[in-house]
Amino acid sequence: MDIRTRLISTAEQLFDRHGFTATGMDRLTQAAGISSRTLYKHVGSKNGLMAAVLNERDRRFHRLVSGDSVDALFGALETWFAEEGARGCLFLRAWGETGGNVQEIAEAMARHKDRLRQRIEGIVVVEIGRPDDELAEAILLLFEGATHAATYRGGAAVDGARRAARRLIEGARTQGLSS
Amino acid sequence: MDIRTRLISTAEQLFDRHGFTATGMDRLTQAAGISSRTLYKHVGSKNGLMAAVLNERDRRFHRLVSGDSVDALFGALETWFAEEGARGCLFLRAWGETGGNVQEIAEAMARHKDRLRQRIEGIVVVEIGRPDDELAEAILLLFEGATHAATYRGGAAVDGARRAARRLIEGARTQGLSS
DNA sequence: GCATGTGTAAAATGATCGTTTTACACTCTC
DNA sequence: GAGAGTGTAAAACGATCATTTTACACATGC
Repeated sequence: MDIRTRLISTAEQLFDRHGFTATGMDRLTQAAGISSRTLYKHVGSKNGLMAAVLNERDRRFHRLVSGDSVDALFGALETWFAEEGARGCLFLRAWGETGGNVQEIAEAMARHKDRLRQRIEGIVVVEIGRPDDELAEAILLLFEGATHAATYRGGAAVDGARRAARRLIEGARTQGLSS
Repeated sequence: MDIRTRLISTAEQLFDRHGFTATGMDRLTQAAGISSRTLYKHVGSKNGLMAAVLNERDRRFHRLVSGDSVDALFGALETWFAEEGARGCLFLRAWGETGGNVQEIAEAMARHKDRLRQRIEGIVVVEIGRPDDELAEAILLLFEGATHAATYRGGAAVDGARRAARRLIEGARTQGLSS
């Protein structure tokens, strides 16, 4: 496995499990099996590593969430949590731990959330045949809610979000027919 | 103002704005205008301070969220964000930064989320005249979603959550009439 | 009038932080 | 076979971390 890939994926695990600030560079280099000199050659700084982790996670996330239905969307979330556990949105956590003051991290967060919103807008069009901002916003909120509520409610959160999304879609469909 | 109250409220602001781990004890004592000796006499440790902040925030939160309707619930959230800004759930953030390994913090988080769930179950009974676990779960998810999505979508997140909750309640009401 | 309690200021504790440096080994390629 | 590139190990950097200690000031109540 490529050295940079290994570094970023072990860093992602440690950051996710123990927090960003709480994870020191010694722990990172030791877990990745590389020297600190190599780490800094590759990512420049700890903030650079954090941003690289987030951008890689964003790619991975959108590879997984590639279906065209709400069932696929929340199914992907369920799979994600089953494999990696649920500890809240890593982008928001990074943003919060850095007080929103680190540009590369704030940008990675904003980019990720923009793409998520676009993904959901696409799903809405497939589900009800037309764009619907209010419905897309609701599904985004349910997705965000499930992501965080799953940390203390487990799989029930994802189930509940999927069911609520289905009901809202059903409502939007019949509303579209009657008007 | 009482010295302990002042300490906890300034600590809450600093933790919320800059993150828990990133906020050092020197900064805390300086901002609160007390010596480090006094701080440790009052809260024992940094983890103790974090737990005290969370428990005080929980009290304040439930004082604000005391209405009996979804409009009151999301109205309270709107007020909260307008006054203090939206940076995600401080309980989940504390839990995440400590890797879930600090007992007093994990307990404060669990207690807060339990109370929130009970609050919402009560609102559901008032709104539709009977308990409804699925509806309560959905509103909890919308609330959690709005709390976090407000960090990057602002007030639109709270609006969207309130509207979606209203639609789900309307659906549950007519369902109750037809069955 | 002397403990007791509660506060301050400031230094010291030892550990850990992110980052850089020094010195050295291996493998390519021209 | 010299030089460039990429890696390691390990020490050093100065700063900052959470916490404790020392020394002192000002109340309170018995």
